[in-house]
Amino acid sequence: MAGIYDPKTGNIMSNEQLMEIYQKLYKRYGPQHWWPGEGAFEIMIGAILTQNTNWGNVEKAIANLRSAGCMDPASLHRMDVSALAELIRPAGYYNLKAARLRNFLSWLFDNFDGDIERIAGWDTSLLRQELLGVKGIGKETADSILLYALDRPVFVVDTYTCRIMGRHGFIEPGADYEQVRDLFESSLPMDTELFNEYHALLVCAGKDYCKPKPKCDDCPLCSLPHDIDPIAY
DNA sequence: GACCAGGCACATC
DNA sequence: GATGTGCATGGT
Repeated sequence: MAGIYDPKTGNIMSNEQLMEIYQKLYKRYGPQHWWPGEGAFEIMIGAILTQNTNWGNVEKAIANLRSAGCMDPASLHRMDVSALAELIRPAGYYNLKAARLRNFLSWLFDNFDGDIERIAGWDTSLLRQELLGVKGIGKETADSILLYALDRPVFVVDTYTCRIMGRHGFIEPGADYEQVRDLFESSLPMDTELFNEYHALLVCAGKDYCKPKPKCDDCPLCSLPHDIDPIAY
């Protein structure tokens, strides 16, 4: 699939439109400076903690980990899972996420001896497959780690991406994760910085105007097709 | 009090 | 393959 699906005609729209959307969002919201937080390892941890959770809650959990002096691979790896769960409690689903962090850390130590510098030599698609093999790391989390922690040109698709693109009719109803990712990756230059900013802008725009219960006043993209049933997204 | 937030795995049909 | 459910805190 290359280009943008037009539900009115069933045709694929021009790739340039995807850059136009980016430019409109950038003009409205400006640079987002993602990922919030410091360092590749912290970004990886944040990517797991932020699953289906408000970022503000994740920040509290990260602050707890920092205060406890364990925001590093070795410390987290040897920490008791129940102690870890207690520290990340503010992020929600804390038992689940503690187990997921453990799984990730086991992977990190099994493959790289806990040294994230050693990841650099791995091919991106192989790395993605390996990350997806870790229980608790799905597509969005894997891609967030690849893009924001490891600077790989992978487009991150999330709820906001699907909601915004869906409501404006740029993706087919029911389009799955890989279809949406492929749309962006095949239509845009494989540019890490662009992918970084684009995804962050979609999240920003989603929070701003594209709520689950639609209220599209002052929507920055309203000059674009906008006649899709928003409830479906 | 209801709704929402930068998912994922698993059960069931 | 599609759909439903559990997981949980904290802000609006």
